[in-house]
Amino acid sequence: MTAAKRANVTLKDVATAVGISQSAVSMALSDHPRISETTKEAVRAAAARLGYVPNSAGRALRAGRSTSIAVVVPNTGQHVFGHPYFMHLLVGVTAEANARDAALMVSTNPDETHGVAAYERVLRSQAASGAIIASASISDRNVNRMVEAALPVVLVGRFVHLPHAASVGIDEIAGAAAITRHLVEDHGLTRIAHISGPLDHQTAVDRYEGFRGALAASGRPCTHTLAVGDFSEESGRAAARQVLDSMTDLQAIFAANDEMAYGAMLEIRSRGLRIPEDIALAGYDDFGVSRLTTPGITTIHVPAEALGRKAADILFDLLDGTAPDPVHTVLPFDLVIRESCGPHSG
Amino acid sequence: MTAAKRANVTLKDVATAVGISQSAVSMALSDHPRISETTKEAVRAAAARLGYVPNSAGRALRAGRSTSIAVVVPNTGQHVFGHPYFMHLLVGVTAEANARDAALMVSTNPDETHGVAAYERVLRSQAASGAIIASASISDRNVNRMVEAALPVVLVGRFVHLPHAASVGIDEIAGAAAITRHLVEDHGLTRIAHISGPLDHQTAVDRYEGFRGALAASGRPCTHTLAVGDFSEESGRAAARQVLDSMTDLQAIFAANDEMAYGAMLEIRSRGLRIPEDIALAGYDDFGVSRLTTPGITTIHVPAEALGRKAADILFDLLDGTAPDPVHTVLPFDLVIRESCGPHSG
DNA sequence: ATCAGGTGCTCTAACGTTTCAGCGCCATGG
DNA sequence: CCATGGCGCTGAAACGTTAGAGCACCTGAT
Repeated sequence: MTAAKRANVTLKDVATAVGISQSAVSMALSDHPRISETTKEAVRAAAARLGYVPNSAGRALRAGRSTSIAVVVPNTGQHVFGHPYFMHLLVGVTAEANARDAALMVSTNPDETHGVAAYERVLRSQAASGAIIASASISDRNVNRMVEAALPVVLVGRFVHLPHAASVGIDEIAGAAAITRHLVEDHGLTRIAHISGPLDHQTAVDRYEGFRGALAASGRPCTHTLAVGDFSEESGRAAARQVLDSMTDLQAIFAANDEMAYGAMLEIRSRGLRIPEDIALAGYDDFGVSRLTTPGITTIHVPAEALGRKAADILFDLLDGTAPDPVHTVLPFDLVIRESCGPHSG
Repeated sequence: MTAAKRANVTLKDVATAVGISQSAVSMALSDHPRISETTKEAVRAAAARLGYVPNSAGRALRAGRSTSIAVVVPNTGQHVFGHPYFMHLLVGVTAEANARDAALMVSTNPDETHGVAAYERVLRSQAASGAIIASASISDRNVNRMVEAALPVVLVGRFVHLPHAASVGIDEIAGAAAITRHLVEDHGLTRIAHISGPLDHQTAVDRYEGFRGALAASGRPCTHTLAVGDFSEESGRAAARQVLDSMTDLQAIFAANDEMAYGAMLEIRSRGLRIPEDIALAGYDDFGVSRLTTPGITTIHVPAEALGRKAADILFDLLDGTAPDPVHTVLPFDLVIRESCGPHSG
C-alpha cells in the first residue's frame, strides 16, 4: 500500500484527490465542526490512502513553535554522556514525550559555534520548544543564560544559583546522610573516608555535605577524611589508594557514586583486604551494576527514570503556560542495603 | 547582552536594524559574493547584537528537508532501550552529528498512532531527513516499509531480508566463532553450552551460528547444548540453571551477551562451582561492565561507538546523494581475553 | 417574495526562510 | 553622449500549514 513515490504528500495532494480546497482538508483532519461528516470521511480515507503525514516544518512555522522537546546532556566526553544515569533519564523523558506525541531531540555540544552553545541554538531556532537540562556542572554559564532569557527549561538536579528555575531532583544531602548513618549507626563504624566527585558539581558537593552532616549529627566520635575523584572508576581507585595510605585503621569508604566504589573495591582487593570484613564500602546511584559485583554494593537508589518522566511532565506544563507548583520537585530515594557494609542487621 | 525580550529575532528584525532588505541579510549571512563586505560586516554585527538565530522551521520548510537526523531504537521497554549498547551507539552518532551541525532526534515508539509507527512519522513529516535504525528485531515490519519507501535510512546490524539497504555492523558469526575457538582450541574444552538471545533477533541467530560453525570446524569431538534467553541477566541465570541441570560434565558456557553471562555467573556460583576452574564462562559485547566482575569475563568487544559514528557518516553521505560504497560496512571486533575461561595461555 | 441565519466550503494571509530575476547605479569603452 | 556590463541591492515567490474572513447556497420564518 501507500505508493508514495518520491515527492511528499501534502495537503494539496489530498485536496485534489478529494476535490476540495486544502484548507478544507486541514479543517477536516483537525475535526473542525464546520466540515460535514461526509467530507471528513472522504478526507480521512484519502489521507490514509495517500499516506499523508503533516509536514512538521510547515506546521511549526505556522504555529510559531515546534512539537519537539530537547534533552541537554553535558559534553561529548563519553564518560559523562555515556553514563547510565543519562540513559535512565532518557528512558523516562522518552516515555513521557511519546505519550504526548512529541519528538525528542538530544543535544550535547557545548562549544559555541556562533556565540551560542549548540543546545541553546536548538531552543532559539525553535527546533525544540523547551528543554530538559541535565548538565550538572555548576559553572556552565550557558545554562544561566537560558534561564535568564526565560526559555522554557526544566533543570534536573539542584542549581543553587538559579532558585527560580523549575527543577527536579532528589535530596542528595539526605541520601548521603542516610547511607552515612547506615555505616555509623547500623554498623558502628567510626573511621570513614569519603570519595567525592569533582567539587564543581553540585551533586558531589551535596553528597559530601550530607556525609559530614550525618557524622556531626551522629553524636559519636567519628574520624573522617576526603579524597576527590571525578566519578570515574579509575579516579575511585586512585582515591581509595590515597585514603588507604593516609588513614590508619580505616573502617569504611563511602564513594559518591557506584563507579568510584568499584574502583575502590579493586584497590581494596588488591591489598588483600576483604569487603566488608576489613573495609566496608558504600556507593551511590544504583544504576543496575552495583548488584552484580560480589559483594553487592550498598548504595542509594537514584530514580533516574522517574526524574526524567517528572521533568518532561513539568516541561510540558510549562509549555502550556502552567507554572510548576513547587518550583523544585523533590523525588524520594531508596537506601539499598546489600552486602558491602557488613551482615544485615537492624 | 542579547536582550531578546520575548518575541524571536527574525531576518526582518536584523534587516530593519541595518536598514536593508531581509533577502540581503539572508545573503549576507550565507556569505553570498554579491553582497559587499561592508554590508556583511554590518549584518553580522547586528545579527550578533540582536541574538539572531535562524528559525529552523522556516529554513526546513524552504529547503524541503530538515537538518536533523533521527536514531530509532527499539521499543520503550527499558531493558532494551536502556541497554548500554544504545548508549554507546548514541555517543558515536552524536559525535558525528555535532561535527556536521545537525540536530539529533531519538525515536522509539513503535505503536502506530495513525497507521504509521512514530519513528516512521518522524521521517515522513520531515522532522528528520534520515534515520539510523538500531532495532534488532527481524520481525519489525515498519523497518521494511521504510526501506521499501526509499527513505534514507542506515541500518545497524544485519538485516538479511533487506540486502539493498545500507547497513553497518560487525561480523557476529566470526565473533562467536572466535570466542568458541578460544574455548575449544586454547583451553581444550569440548562440552560447551550456548545461551543464545531470542531467535527472532538476527544478532542472536548469528552468534549461535558462529558457535555451531566453529565447533563443527574444530575437528574435535565436541558436545554442545543450547538454552534460549532474552539477553537479560535473569534469563541468563535461568538458562544456566537449565544447561547445568541437563548436561553432565559441562565444561563451559558461552552466553550471547555479557548480561546473560553475569546471570550465568550467579547461578554457577550459587552451586558452589568455581569460574573458571569448574566451569569456563564467556560473554559477548564488552560494554564496560564485564571487566568489573571477578573474574573478568572473556568476551567479544563490540565497537558500538564506532558503529554509531560510521552509521551517521554513511547517512550523511546518503543525504548528500552519495551511495554508500560497500552497501554493508563491516567493522572489526576484538576478542578480549580475561580470566573467566582459564589462565592465559597461547 | 424577502430576509435572517446557518451550513459547508473557498480564499487569503501569515509564519521565516532562501532563491532568483530584476533594477538602478556607476564606471568604462565606444 | 550613449551603450555595456558589473555591482549591490530589492522584490517577489515559494515551501506546507492553519486561522479567519467571506461567499454561495439552503432552510425556515416573516
